[in-house]
Amino acid sequence: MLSKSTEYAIRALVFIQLRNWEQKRPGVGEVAREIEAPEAYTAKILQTLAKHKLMDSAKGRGGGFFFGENQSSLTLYDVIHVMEGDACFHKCGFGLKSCNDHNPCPLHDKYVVVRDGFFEIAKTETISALSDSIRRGDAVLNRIV
Amino acid sequence: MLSKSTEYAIRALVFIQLRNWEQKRPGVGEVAREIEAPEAYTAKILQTLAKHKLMDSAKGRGGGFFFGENQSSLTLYDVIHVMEGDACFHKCGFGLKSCNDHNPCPLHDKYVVVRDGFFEIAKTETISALSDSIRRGDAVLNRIV
DNA sequence: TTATAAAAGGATATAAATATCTTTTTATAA
DNA sequence: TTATAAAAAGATATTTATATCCTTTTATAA
Repeated sequence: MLSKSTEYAIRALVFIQLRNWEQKRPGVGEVAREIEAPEAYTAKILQTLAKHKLMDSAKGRGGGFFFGENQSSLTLYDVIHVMEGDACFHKCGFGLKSCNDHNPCPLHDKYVVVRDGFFEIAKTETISALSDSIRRGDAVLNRIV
Repeated sequence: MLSKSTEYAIRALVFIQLRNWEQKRPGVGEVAREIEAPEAYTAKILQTLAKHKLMDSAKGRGGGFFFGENQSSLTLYDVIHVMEGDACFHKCGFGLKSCNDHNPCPLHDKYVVVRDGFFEIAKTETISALSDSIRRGDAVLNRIV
């Protein structure tokens, strides 16, 4: 499973994208409220994402978070990689040692299929594609209470 | 990803099974050494597994850990469930809310395939099947240094 | 220019996961 | 029946992830 921080990051980026499409640059408070995460913690996560150039930020009045031109095809892989590294894409899923194609753990062959499937999703899906399916109403970002 | 504790648990159980087949009941020290985990921590994990009846233990001289008659078809799912619950089998993989077949997050359909694949492995694979493939030499438990 | 709004940065706090240590209970062999 | 070997139990420590708070920097509008 992805860490809570990574999940916040993904949800935050999707929300920022949605707002950007409405010509808005949301601030920390607005993002935190929308993704249902603590504000100060959200600030830290957004700071990390901006520092790694996954999206951009503007300080001062009228500032906020937004995507620049070259940040439009950000993949889930990029986000996961920045937030928690990529162990989930190469680690043995059951903690069994010596696990690779040449020297497989007893579950290797089956698990690799699952792990590669996850990798494929992460590499293929982009923040903007997710955002678009939400914008179109095909899916939702938040809990429907 | 599974927690470190869960990984230790799986490796420990496989090792115990292998030793049991040699008519031995390994103790904490032997298990810890084999799975390359801290001894005191290994003790706690084995205690948890025994308390939940995933395997059996004998105190006193000549004691150790072993599988009883009704514990032979222990699945990975059972181990994961006891060690960390089963969130990994039902949670949305990307932290997007409102995620189920009726009210899917944008990734739901793709991710469900991956998650169900993992569930299938966990429900199907047993400690004794893993152990057997190691016994036969088809796979290894430990790092080949 | 100054007041204000906003993110960045740094320091600290809390909770959860991982790890260790000591004492107690239990079983067996001598 | 006693000494010993072993797991169980309980208390504590350390580390990592999650979360909060305060100060600094930066940009803009008045």
